[in-house]
Amino acid sequence: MTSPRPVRTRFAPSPTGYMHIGGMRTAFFCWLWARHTGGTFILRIDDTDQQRNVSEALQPIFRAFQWLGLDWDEGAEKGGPYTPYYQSQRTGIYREAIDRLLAEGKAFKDFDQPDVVQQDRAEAEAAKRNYVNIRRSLELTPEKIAELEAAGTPYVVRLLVPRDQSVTIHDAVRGEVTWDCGTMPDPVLMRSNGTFLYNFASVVDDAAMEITHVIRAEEHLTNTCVQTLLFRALGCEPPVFAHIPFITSPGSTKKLSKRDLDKLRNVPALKKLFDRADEIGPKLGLGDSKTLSPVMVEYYEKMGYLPAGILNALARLGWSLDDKTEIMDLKMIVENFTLDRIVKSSAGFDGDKLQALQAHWMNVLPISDKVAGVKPYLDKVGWGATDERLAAMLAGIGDRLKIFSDILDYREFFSDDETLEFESKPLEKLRSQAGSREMVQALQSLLQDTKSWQATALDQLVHQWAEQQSHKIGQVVAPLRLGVTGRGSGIGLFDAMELIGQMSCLLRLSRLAEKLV
RNA sequence: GGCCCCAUCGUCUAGAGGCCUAGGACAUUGGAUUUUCAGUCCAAGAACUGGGGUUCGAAUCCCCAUGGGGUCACCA
Repeated sequence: MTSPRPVRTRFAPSPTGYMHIGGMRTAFFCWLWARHTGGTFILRIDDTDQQRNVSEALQPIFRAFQWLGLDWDEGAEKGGPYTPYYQSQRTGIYREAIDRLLAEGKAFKDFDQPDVVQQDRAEAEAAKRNYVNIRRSLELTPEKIAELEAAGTPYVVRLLVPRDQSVTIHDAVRGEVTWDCGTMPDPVLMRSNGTFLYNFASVVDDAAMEITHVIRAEEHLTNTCVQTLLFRALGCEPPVFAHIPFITSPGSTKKLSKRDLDKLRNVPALKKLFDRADEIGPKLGLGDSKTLSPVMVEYYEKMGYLPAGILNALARLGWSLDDKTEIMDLKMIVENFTLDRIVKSSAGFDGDKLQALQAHWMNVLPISDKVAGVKPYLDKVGWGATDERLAAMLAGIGDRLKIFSDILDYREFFSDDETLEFESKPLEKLRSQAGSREMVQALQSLLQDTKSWQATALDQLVHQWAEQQSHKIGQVVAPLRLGVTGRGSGIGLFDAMELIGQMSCLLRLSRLAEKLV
């Protein structure tokens, strides 16, 4: 059931002040389908009912698209042949459509006030009967209607649901879905204050903008019946619908929601992401996991993820290429993305898998890009280094750097020798071992005399010395590492020493020796 | 509750009647390698919700049950 028209997809967010990761996945699928088919991707803003500052609430949304590199061909901030792309600016178009439906008898003015409707509904419920509108206003004579209107009686406009019909759609992911219209209330199209409802505005816009494929989350599946009726009433062919599965919290089938942060943070597959935000968020002036949580796209940008990693993970949530391929760059995803390979069941958002994909893309990133990526984090905490030094550092860090902000774990390369702290655990361990002070001092004098301060030479020097003294290398390395880096683990020790430099290493070792009295 | 959707390892998924003693990835566990960590390599454990059909043959088709989810607004 593909349309012969060139593909046009749209994503229509409301100005909520942040971009939800699940919404981003929906947007991504819309974008992918447009790009795969050489079609057009449209960003429309559903701000029909907005009190707040729309422009401000939109910024994080635009930003998320920009960061991920998902561009739109028409829409907000960009314009296009179907302008305006803000629903709040399209009321004239909706008004016109309403008038047409009214004139053609496909919609009606309902003068039943909310309390009456509510009572009808309650009665139906009490009688265990399905509620449908009683349509009293349909019985009104034109004179009576004119009278009511002249008196300023409020009314809503409802679609006159053809109760003898049924609606069948061929959903691109779910297949055939059918509804019986006989049990369906007449949906409100226009409120008594003259504003329009989402279901209506959305259909009018999709029709006007010649959208060919509506790709959206499964929660809208039920809306599709009304919307299809609306397309028909408007005399338009409905687009192809594709209802994609929810993104859920892993292990549950509940929608991933910003409201359940407290529950989410205890989900094992998500815990690390939350913890990381709590750990480094404050250092970077980003707040903590309450304000910057993994359900927001912003989290990933601020924490230093790569668009390639996020996009790869998003693509695998409810879609797969085949039985083996996991690692895919954007080009490959675009080339292979089809609607028929979208999965029907909900997809749990697994932070571990995301992390693994991210680690892969970080690992294949050229050093120069890593240098650039890491710099903003260093700037924020006031740590500095030349590009050259950073490059050497990052080469040494290698695949330990999973996200850019991980650079903050390597304070040994930025810290003053005088203030470098020694981790208490390895320090205590060393204290408990006899002769560790002597060992540190011996190492200090060994390192004092060497002229070639370079990783391979140091490696050789220390190994030879250890052998001479019949120490096991591990016994030597542990205190040395603690002395120069202040930590019990880290990058290759001799690489670290080269980076830190002879003077600093010696100074740090003597500070450690003092602590081992 | 009505209507609608969904149902394979802990998680993401492959699977469109025989290639399935169900494949891959993440995670987990064990081993190897390494000065630590990370990584890499090897290995292990781990699933078709249940019951009826249809068929020579069913994870795959049909029905029922069960479970989960969505939706029933003058929200989007």
